[in-house]
Amino acid sequence: MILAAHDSTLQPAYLAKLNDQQRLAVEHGDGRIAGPLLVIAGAGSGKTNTLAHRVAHLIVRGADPRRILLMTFSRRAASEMAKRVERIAGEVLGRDAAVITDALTWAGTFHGIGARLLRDYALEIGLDPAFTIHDREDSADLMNLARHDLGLSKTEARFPTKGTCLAIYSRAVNAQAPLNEVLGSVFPWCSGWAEELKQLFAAYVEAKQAQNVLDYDDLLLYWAQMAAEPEIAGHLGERFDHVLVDEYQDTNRLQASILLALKPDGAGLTVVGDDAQSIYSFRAAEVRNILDFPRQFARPAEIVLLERNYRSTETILAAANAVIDGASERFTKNLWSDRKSLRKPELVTVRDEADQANYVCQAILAEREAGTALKSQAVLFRASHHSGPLEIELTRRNIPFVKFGGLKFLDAAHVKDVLAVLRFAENPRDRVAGFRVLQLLPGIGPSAATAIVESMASALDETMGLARYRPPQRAADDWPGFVDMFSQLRAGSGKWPADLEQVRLWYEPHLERMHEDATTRRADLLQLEQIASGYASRERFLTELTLDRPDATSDQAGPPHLDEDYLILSTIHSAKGQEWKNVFVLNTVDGCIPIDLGVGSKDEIDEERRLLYVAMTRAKDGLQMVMPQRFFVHGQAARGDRHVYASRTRFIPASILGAFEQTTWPIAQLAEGRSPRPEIRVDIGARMRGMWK
DNA sequence: CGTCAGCCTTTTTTT
DNA sequence: AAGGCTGACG
Repeated sequence: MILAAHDSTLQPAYLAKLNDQQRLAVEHGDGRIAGPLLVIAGAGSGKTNTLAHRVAHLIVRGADPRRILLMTFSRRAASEMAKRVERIAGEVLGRDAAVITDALTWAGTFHGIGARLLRDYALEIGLDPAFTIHDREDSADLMNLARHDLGLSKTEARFPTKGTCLAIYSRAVNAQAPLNEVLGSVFPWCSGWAEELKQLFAAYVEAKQAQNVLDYDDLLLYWAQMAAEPEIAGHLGERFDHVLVDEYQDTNRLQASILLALKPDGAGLTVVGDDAQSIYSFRAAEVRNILDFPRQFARPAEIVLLERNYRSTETILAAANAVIDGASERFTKNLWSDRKSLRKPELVTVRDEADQANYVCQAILAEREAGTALKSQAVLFRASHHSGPLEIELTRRNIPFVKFGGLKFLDAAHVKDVLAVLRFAENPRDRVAGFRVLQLLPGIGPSAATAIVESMASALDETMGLARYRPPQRAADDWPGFVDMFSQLRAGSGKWPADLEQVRLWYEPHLERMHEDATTRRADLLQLEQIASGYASRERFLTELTLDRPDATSDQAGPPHLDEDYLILSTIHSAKGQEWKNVFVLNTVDGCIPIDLGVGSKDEIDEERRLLYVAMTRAKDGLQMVMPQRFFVHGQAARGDRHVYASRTRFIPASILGAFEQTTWPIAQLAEGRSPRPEIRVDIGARMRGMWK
C-alpha cells in the first residue's frame, strides 16, 4: 500500500461525521476496486456529500484521481463535487489535497466526457478530431435542410416540423428503440410517415458526417459504438479504476449501455440516484436503469439506502411524502427528518397571476426583512413562461433576480450569429453555421449562401473556395471585409479570445442594421467576450459552451454582480439537486402541474407528480405554494382573449389537505363576517372588447 | 434572387 | 405569441 502511513485501523475524522448508511456507501470496498454499488439517496439525504466523501476516501486510500471517472448531471454539479472532495481529502492529506484533486480531471457530464473521449480516439474510429458540435437548434436546422432536399416540406398532408423530426430521431437513439416503436408510443400522430422519416434520418446522418459535425446524441451514440468494439472497449475500460455516476435515475438506455460496456462486471462502478426524483423521461430517461441495476451483473450490486433527510422540516417532508404517496409505483420508502417545526407548508389562494406576482414579491420582501437573504429564497415553476408576470413585477419593484432554465442568452439571435462565425471558421464544412453567417451579408439570401457553401465544399481549401467566389452585385461592398476576416480566423494565429473581438467588430455594423435595440444586444456580446476569456482556446470555448451553456439570462433587471443579493427563479427541472431556505411554487393548479398537453398517459401524470415532489423537497424551512384561481388565455381567434378558471392540483387531494396551511391573499378578502363569494365571475373587460369583434 | 408581409400551426421540461 | 411557409414585389 502506497499510503501505508495512514493507519487504516484509525478512522479518519471525516467518516465520523457520516451516518451509518452514508458510511457504508463511502467505505464500500474500502478504497479498493470492489463490486458494483447502488446508492438510493432520497431528497436531501446528503447524496452529494456522500458521493464526495466516497471519492475523497478512494483518493485517501491511494486511488489515482486521474483514473477516476465521475459523471454528474451538470457541470455545475461536477465542479461543486470537486471542491468538496478537495476539502474532505484535505483533512487527511493536508496541502497536497489541492494537487491531488486537481488531477480529478475526468469529472463532467456524460456528453462532456463523451466529447473528450471522441476527440481522443477520433483517429481510431475514423472521425476528424476537428469536429464541431451542434446544439439542438443547429441540429433542427440541419434536419430542415435534409427535409427540404427530400421534398418533404411540400407534401400534400403536413409533414412533421423540423423540431418534431429531431425529437423523434433523438428519442429513437437515446431509448435504443426501433422507429416504429417510438412512433407508436410517443408520436402516434406521426405514425403515417414512418418510411419518409427513415429516409430523412438516413439523409440527416449522412449530412452530419459529410460536414464533420456531431449532435448531442452522437456524443453518446459514437461513444457507445466505440465502447462496443472489443479492442477499444478494453483500452477504454482499463483507463478508469473507478466509475461513479450521479443522478442515475435520469440516465437513458444509451447511457446505461455505455456504462455496461465500460465495466461489464460492474467492478469499480458506483451509481447514485432516487427513483422518486426521476423527471427526465421526455429525454428518454429510463427509471428501469436504476431499478434493474442490481441484477445487471453476475456479481449483484450492493444496495445502500439513504432515507434520513437533513434538509427539510418534518412538516414540509410530511406534505411532500403525502404527495408522492399517491404515486402508483415506487421503489423508495418515505423520508424522515427530525427537524421540528410548527410551520406547515402554505397553500395560498390568489385571484389571478397578477396577484400571484404581487403576493410573491411582498412575501419575499417580508422574509428578507425577517433576515432571509434573497439568495436563500427561490421561486419554482413548471414551465419557463410561468414566471413572466412575476419577472415584470420584480423588475418594477427593483428586486434583482436571476432566472435558470428556459431561454438562455445563448439562444438570442445576435449571440448565435457571432458563435456561428467562430464555428464556421473552426469547421468550414459546417453548413448550418456557414448558411447562417453568409446570410448576414445584405444581398445574400438562401440561394447565394448555398452556392457559396457548395463552392467551398468542392475546393481543395475552403478559404480558397470562398475567396474565389464572385459575390452578387448587391453584396460586393461587404464581401472583401468578410473574406478577410474569415481568412484570418482560419489562419488561426491562435490568439484567443482576440478572435472573438475581431468577429464582434466585424459584426457590429450588421447588428445595427438588423436590430432596433442594438445597444442592449452589444452588451450581450461584450458579456460573451467576458465568458470567452475564461477558456483556453477557440475549440474548447465552442465545445464547452455548447455542452454547458451558461444558464442564467441576462435580464432587464441587469446582470446582478456576484457580491449582490438576488432572488433565484428556476424551472423545477433546473432546480434539481439544489436547496433553499424558503421556496415558492407558482401555479400549483391542474393545467400547470400536471401540465395540460396531449393526452397525458398514466406514466406522464406520474412524472408530473414527481416534479411537484422535487419542487417541494427543495425547501428547508418555508414552503409556499400559490394557486391563482384564474388565468388569462390569449389567442383562439374564435373566442378572443378570455379567462379560464383553475382548481388545485390533483396531486393535493382533499384527503391530504391537513398537511397544509390554507390561506387566501389579499387578506382583505377574509375580512370578518364576510361570507365566501359565489364562484360566478364576469370578465367585463373581455365583454367590452367583444362588442367590437 | 432577396426581402417583406401576411397567414397558418404549434404550444414543457434539457444535454 | 412566435415561427415557418407562401406569395407578391423590387
